Amino acid sequence: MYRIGLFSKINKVTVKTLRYYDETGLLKPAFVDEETGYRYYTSGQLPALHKIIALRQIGFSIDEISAILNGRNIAGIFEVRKRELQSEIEKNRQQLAQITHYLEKMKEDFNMNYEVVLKELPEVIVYSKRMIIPNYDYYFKIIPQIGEEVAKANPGLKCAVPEYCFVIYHDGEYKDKDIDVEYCEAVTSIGNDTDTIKFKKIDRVPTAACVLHKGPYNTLGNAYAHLFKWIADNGYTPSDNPRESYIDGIWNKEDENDWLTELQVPIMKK
Amino acid sequence: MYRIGLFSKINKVTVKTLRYYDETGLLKPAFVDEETGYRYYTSGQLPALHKIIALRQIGFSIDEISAILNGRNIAGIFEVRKRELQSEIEKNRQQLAQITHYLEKMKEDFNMNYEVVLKELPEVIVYSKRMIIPNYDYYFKIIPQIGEEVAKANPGLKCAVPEYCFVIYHDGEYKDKDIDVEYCEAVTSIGNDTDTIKFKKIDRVPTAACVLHKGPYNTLGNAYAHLFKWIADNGYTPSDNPRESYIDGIWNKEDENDWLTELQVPIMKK
DNA sequence: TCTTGACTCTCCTGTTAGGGGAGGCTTTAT
DNA sequence: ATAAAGCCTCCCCTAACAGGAGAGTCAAGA
Repeated sequence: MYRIGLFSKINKVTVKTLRYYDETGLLKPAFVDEETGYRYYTSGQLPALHKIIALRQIGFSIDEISAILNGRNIAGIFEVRKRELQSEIEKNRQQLAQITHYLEKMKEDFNMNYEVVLKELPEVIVYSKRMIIPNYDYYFKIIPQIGEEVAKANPGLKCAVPEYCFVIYHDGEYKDKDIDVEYCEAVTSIGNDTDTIKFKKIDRVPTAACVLHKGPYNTLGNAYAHLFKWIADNGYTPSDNPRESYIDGIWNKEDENDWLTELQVPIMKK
Repeated sequence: MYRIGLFSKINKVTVKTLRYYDETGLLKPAFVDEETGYRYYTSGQLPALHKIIALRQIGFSIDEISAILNGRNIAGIFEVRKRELQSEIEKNRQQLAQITHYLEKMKEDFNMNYEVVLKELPEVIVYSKRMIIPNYDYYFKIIPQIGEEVAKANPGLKCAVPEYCFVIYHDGEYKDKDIDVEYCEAVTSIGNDTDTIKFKKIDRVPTAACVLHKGPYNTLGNAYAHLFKWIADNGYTPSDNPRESYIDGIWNKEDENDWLTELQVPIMKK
């Protein structure tokens, strides 16, 4: 019969841990003195404790260990933990790739302006107009016209909240003239098409790499460069055309430097 | 000015999270209505939130993110996190190796008797007698004699608590006759040597792989086999001679099946 | 103008596997 | 006998939120 302190030393666990295992029922002492409350353990309990420690070292939770000790579906629990571990490793590997990427970037220029975030893009209903435009200036001139045209055909049409207004670049590469773009605005339901403006559903994108760009549009190239480098550095590859989502711009901010744009590139693992 | 629900949707975080960031000071709303307590955010806060989310995805804690946002020693924090990640990955890899090992074992025989545990063996003072013995039976006959001899030369000598009594096998390989063993018993202080019995300090072992064996000694071979396979499977290699520590035996248990022995093999990473 | 439903607020509890410490009893050693 | 060490229970703490209760607020439709 060992008292708790001695028993704890034999297997290098703390007294607190043994008391916790008593409390949770994982390992109850062989005998408890009713009067003093002292816990007494026997050497016969060493294998049980040993087993518990071994399972904890593999990273099982107390509940899982209970189940294992009770002999319930051991192989299943092990398989689950195995998959858990594999996905943890994968996650850590990705985080490591990101850190490495940033550390590298920081050597070049210390202001790390672009932080990349992964998110899901939900399914949306939009009205859209695809067109080839000669240059960027033109593009901003015709947006109001599109709004008017669609409003005429659809009185009472409502934009989605939060507002989501973006263009999709259909050219695979960067161009600064004759750009094949599709202007989209998210709405709450499908409405009446016009000659050039079509309503449609856009599928959800499971994973997109996104950066926020603050400032005028002529420096967007930088943000794109950074984003695509990140995608490559982190073992992804673009799976669809990029979107450019306009959050703040000429319509609500005077100063170019306050304009806010989000670049969203659907990606998948390489 | 967005209310919290809308602002949360834009960047795919929960309302709870935003409130928590407010509480911790990581991201305070641009404006709070004194009367109603409603939080209002602006689009100018999107970059800040975006940055926070990006850093969270890399696995930084809230405190670390605060420090990073305040521009304190960014590269240092990144380096620390990088090393953290690398050691996490290493840990996961080891756990995975153990799981895989057990899953494999379980296919062979479903009763997984031997759970391997890693622990440190602290420095101990022992009296020891090294000898070549013809067989195991002989060995157990002379242990009482050793005890007597050392007691005669050292009246008042005290054994360590918890008791730690073991042999070291000096043959690299398994033998069942003419075995080179060293019998050791841990004591509290160095005493007087006799002709054949020497006191000495045994260095601490940083990592040892251990299994508990329950039952008679003739099945110890099994336990050894299992332990050495585990060591190999998990990318370790023995760094010293194995110890066999006797916990329960003929001196306190009638039934052979209750005997308890721990095998301890010092190991290092390959 | 009223109502209804969607939003938001604060406050409380719960999550893991124990750690730290206070205040009080018990055992062991001198 | 006394002191030191060991043990007990009880309470609070962790990180980053999630869930829910109960109450107040906002915007739109009747």
